Amino acid sequence: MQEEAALFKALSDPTRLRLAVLLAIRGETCVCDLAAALDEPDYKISRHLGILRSGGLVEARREGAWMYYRLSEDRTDLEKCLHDCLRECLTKHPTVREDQNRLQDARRGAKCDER
Amino acid sequence: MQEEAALFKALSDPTRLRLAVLLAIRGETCVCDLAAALDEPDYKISRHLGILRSGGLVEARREGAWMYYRLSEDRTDLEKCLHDCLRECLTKHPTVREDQNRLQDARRGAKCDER
DNA sequence: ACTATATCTGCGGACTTCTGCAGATGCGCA
DNA sequence: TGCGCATCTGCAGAAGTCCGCAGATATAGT
Repeated sequence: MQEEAALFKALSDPTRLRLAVLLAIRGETCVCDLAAALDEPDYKISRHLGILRSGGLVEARREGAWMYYRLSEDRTDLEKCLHDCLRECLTKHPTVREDQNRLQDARRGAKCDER
Repeated sequence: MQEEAALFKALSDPTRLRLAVLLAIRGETCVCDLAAALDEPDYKISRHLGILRSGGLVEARREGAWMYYRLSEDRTDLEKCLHDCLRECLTKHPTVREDQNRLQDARRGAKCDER
């Protein structure tokens, strides 16, 4: 049960919840874009992504200087259920909308390619 | 977003998660039964129920010396989604099954009435 | 090799969480 | 009023969390 609780704990911080929802909406995204979206310092974003990662919720891929994070495939019913929570219940949250807008603006004239 | 994260935080402790699942399965249950189910001291159960309660996840009703706790009605999509997680993903967890068995045994010859 | 950008990490401090114990409170009954 | 049972709560210690800062590491380009 420890493991199941750990999943909830991973999502129990506002910063991590925002990150997880953004990744659920947008798919693979790099740290600098996420930092711009949340308007938080990059070391903070990096730290929280690390926590999500060690909890098995996200995976990372390096591409040059950039690290792209994405939600990992759900391997249990609970993970699937939680992903649904992110996608279906939280995407319309005002904070998430603001995060998306900031990200949108940041992406104009950004250096990290595509998506 | 703070509030949404708080819901996850409420469920981020193994003891609280077990309690929440049991309440999701059985409905209203008194503290002594829950303590027997989890095989934990009553003050610990009481404390965690208090935390779930102040997070709005459960409600309580006093009946004589006993306090009956139940999951509260879901008032947001997220709460509904999380309740589904409890009911659909966690009820078959081995730990929960053990909790249910212990509760079953404890209920034979119990003083707190019904259910 | 040197620089610039992107990302990560060690440290210290403030704060919160969880736990066990002991005692308080609430309720029903004699 | 006094007893017994169910439940709650104050306290203190151990452990964990979150943060900002400063510096480390990784990569690409010159």
